[in-house]
Amino acid sequence: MKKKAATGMHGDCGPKHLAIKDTMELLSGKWKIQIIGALMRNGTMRFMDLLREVDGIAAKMLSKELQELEINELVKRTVCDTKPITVEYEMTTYGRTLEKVIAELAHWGELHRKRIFKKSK
Amino acid sequence: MKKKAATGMHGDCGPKHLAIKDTMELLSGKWKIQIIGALMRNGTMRFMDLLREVDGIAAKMLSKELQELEINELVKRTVCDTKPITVEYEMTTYGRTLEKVIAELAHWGELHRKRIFKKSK
DNA sequence: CAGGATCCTTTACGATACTG
DNA sequence: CAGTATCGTAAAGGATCCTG
Repeated sequence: MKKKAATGMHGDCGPKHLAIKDTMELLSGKWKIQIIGALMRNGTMRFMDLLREVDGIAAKMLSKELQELEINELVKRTVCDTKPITVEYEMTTYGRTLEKVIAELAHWGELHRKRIFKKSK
Repeated sequence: MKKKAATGMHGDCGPKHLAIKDTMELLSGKWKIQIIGALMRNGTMRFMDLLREVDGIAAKMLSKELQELEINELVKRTVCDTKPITVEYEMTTYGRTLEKVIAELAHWGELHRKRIFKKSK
């Protein structure tokens, strides 16, 4: 079964709402943002490097998430012709356009933490 | 069991990453953004109004999502003393600070749709 | 090394019925 | 009207083993 990029083409026409949903689905889940973050900080990384840096992730998950990111052209996958082959991943320039979005998420999140912490004492 | 606002205090200190996660968790799921969108567009709405406007949502879900939004101070809940009681919901001014974040999500999502559609023909 | 296959657990979500 | 309770399904995520 062929996989497709995230662009939910359901008949109903909520205009902006679908675009938001696309972005959210791309970034949702337990690992996507951590993987993107690691790649943005470190540049090119091998599968193993990611497996170590992303903390608790299992190989299966990492593999699956990277495929999604690749399909959506956020990440470039390069197979290196070494003895046991290695694979390198890096953000595409397109993928880096997410930086603004993520920065906004981080900024609001920090405000929110401050606000909620203050209330709880 | 008392519910708490979304501020994942796990021991590990990924600094920005936790803030991002908070924001994502708050907006994730099938309904949150649609509910927020409806309230932002329409101002004050009763439970029933939301039930109709948010399309396929079930009362249980709507109720649960609204509670989360209320706990995080994004939405204000007001019980009206009518015959069968009614309840009104509206965005708090704090909740409206999400507008920028959501706008960013929408903007990037639209770029992404154009990009992915173009490739598929 | 990079990942696919299999199996299992957990969480999200949904349908229906009921109450103040 | 505005929910809560109960139950059931589907999807996300995790553990382990296997292969080129």
